[in-house]
Amino acid sequence: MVHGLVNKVGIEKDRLVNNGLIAMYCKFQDVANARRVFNTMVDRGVVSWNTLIDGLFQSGALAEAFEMFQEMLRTLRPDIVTVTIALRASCQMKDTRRGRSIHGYLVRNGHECDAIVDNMLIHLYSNCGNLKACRRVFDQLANQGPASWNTLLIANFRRGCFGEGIRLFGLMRRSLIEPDSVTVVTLISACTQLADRAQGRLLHGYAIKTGVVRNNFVGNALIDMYSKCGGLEDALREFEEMDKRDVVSWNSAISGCFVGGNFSQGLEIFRRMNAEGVPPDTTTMLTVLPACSFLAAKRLGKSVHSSILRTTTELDLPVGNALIEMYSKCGSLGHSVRVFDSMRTKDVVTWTALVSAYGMHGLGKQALKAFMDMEVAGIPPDHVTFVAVIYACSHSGLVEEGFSLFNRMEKDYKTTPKIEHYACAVDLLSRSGKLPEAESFILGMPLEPDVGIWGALLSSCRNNNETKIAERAAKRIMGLRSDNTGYYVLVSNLYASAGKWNLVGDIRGSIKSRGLRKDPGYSWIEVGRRMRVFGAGHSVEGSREAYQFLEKLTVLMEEEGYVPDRKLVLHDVEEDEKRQALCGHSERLAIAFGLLNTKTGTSLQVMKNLRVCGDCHTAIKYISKITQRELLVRDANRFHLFKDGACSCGDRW
DNA sequence: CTAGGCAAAC
Repeated sequence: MVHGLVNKVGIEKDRLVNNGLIAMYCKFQDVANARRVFNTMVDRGVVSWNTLIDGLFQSGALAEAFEMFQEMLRTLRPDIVTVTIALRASCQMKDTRRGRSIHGYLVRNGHECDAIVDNMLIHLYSNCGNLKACRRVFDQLANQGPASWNTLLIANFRRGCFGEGIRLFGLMRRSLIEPDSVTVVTLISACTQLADRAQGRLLHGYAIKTGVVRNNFVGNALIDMYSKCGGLEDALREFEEMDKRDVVSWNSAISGCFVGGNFSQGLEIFRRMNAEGVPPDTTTMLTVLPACSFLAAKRLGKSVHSSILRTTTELDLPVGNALIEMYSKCGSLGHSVRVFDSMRTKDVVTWTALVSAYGMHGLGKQALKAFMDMEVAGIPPDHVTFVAVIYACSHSGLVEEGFSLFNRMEKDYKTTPKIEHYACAVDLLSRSGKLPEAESFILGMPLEPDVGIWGALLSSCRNNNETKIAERAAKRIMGLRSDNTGYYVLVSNLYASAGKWNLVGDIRGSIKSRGLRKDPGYSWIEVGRRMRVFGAGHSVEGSREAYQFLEKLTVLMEEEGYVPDRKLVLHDVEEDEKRQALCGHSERLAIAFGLLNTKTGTSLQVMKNLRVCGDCHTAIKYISKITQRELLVRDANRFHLFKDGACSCGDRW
């Protein structure tokens, strides 16, 4: 309308008016009209060129923009604004070549000194990791301000040169330049990376003394530093003391809780954030959704999903990917597929999430189909995709299909198998009972087998009563002296079932003497909008009733033919574990609790942090038959759907 | 009438 008015009034030849029109169209990303105005102009000035070139950059027409820039150089002398625009674009594209040539142009043409341009130059060389060039530019500056020092420090820290960074900070203090809030933030984040809480605390004191604590960047960096250096309490104190929390403060506090495993605390802060009306951003979603996945908190995940739908028009790619994973880990494969179908752009992560979703739910054929569809869609699989698809085959007994994929990784996909892929292959063979094949495969593999490899073999031996191979695997595991106690438990269970109690004792002693602790097993279930946790160290009201109910149930199960496998129950590594054995493994307690506290016929969903043991797997099959309930159990690897006495995993648990 | 630096969360 205004553009039309310009013509009507007869000022369409005015340079300033036309510059204004170009700027306006650029702001609306309407490059075509901006160009049209530019082309009709008879007396273009530097501003006209600058405005259009920047508009092209901002709308992503990079090649066109640089072309225009070259044309401008042939037409008239650029000013410092032109230089800034071109330099920023080169920085963003990490195009050092172009940046260098602009740098050279600046030197040759003797442009006025400009602190911001100087800083962009340091940043340019920092981007390509050229610390020497950074230092050279810095040393030649007419005046080194705080920002130049900061950029130089950051360049060093980003390259991991902490010693040099700290040395430079020493030089900065001896110069007359006072550190500012950016300096403090930079140093705090270096402490975070170095996990140096003591140094971070000193900087906290310094920030208070100089008053920069009130800067949100500083406060947020402190939250991050404390929570990642094992000081969640300090982190949350800082969070509570801030007077104007922004979305990053909230996100930092929430993720700070999650990294240490404090899920309920983190979710409580997320609830407060919503209650206070702070709009969550993409980062909030990418922090909360994985926590929902871990906890299988479907209700919360769904509410996050609906708030995403309410606030955004198009689903962000990483958020969509996180939603697929969330739904599959919450047991809602259907929702995963629906989110997948709704996504307009899909990347390798999207497809891998789908493959892994099918795999977790025991649908190997569907996982393979997704893998092939991915190829048709022109998205090449990566390392993670192969883990997902081979695991999917492994859990569905598709040995040949899985193995042929493993063999084709190198040949057809130019992806060199890593140790985790060899572990998948071992799992594939041994899970279907091909134990001698699995063992010779390990002995012939080109990489040094690690505990994961031998562990995959050993855990399958136990299911197949294959003691000879099991003992060899056990010896290897003990020889590798891993810090992961899960493997020692496997070995200990093997010796216990063979009655070799002295060896069991040895393992227990070695775990203790090395200061390791066994991961306690626990299970959880959501009943009546509340999560209940069962297992050592968790006492829940109602667990006594659950235990009593379980006893009655066991009688019925035995009438149906259930024979408890005492071997598997009674010889665990720690005392609390024995107690747990006596009152039933945590997943059984959680199921019993769910049965008691829900209406007849409703299906239950139970989560466990470790793998379900063989005896529980058998027991739950009986429970599903006797009570005529569908029991969906998520263990560390996958879902088991127990229904009328059978499990969806086909006993490849 | 045009442009711009260094810093925190996934």
